[in-house]
Amino acid sequence: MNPGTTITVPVTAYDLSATLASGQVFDWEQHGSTWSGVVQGRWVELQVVGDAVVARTAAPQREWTWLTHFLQTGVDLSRIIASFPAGDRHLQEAVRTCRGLRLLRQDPWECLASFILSATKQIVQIRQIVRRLSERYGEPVAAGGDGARRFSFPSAEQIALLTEVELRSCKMGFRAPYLLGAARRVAAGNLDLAALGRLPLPEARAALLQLEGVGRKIADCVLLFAYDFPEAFPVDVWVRRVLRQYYFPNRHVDEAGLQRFIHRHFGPHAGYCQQYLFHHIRVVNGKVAGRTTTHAPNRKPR
DNA sequence: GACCAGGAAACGA
DNA sequence: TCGTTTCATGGT
Repeated sequence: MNPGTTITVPVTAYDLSATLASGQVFDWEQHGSTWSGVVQGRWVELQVVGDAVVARTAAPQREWTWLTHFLQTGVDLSRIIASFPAGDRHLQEAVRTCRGLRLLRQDPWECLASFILSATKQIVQIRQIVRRLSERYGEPVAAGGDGARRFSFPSAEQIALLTEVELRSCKMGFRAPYLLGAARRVAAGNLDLAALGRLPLPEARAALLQLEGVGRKIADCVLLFAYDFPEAFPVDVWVRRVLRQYYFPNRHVDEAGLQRFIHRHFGPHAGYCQQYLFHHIRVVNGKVAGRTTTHAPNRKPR
């Protein structure tokens, strides 16, 4: 058996399960306390041991910045949480529930494509679509251990060569033409994803919004999960629901008012606040393993 | 079997 | 400008 190589990355307060199961990424597998997935074409298995993340790859590695960048292990989480609005008891409750939850830094294309596929889909279904797409049209990746075959997420160039029918065979439905259109624009060089990171937030967002099938929510997911835009704040149905419930009980707020509140209230790391709120709701509703084990039905919180 | 999902676009008033 | 409908699919 090829032992590959391992590295131990010192980091405090890193909850791999919360992070990898919080709806940022969709193709990670848990077996016991370890998680495995593909980062930049490399299979990797992760485990938290004490105050460190231990990583094992199938192939020897010359350097590991591809992984530390993805995991954002250099980020001082306590400093970020200290920037959260102190008097916000809802957010503080979420911080207690989800301690160690982190934001990852994903590949922009994989992130954009994944969230184009996420529209009105449950996270379990997004996982299935992403998995099918990778298995059929991605590149096989040497994986360690369990003998399971893994595949990289297909590049924009790979997807741009496919047909809408082929994409629909991955069960993505009406999202197929959106994904195909985005892939073709990126592959043709009409949208430079690497350059977006050098723009101010509003301009980067505007560039993403030009894509068919990409609205404010999906654009903000990409800006937050794939770039250094910590104030991006994706508002999905669940987050909108709790924002109204927590901060505007029995009071009408339109979308613009909600956005103004978000910008004013949550501060420089609003995106982190959002991820804590989002994951907290999912834990409370039994969507994902957390400190409490509930089996709440699939209905909205009161 | 109804309801809904990490939405967005097209449509109608 | 704002509410409503449509889109495809499957988990619960």
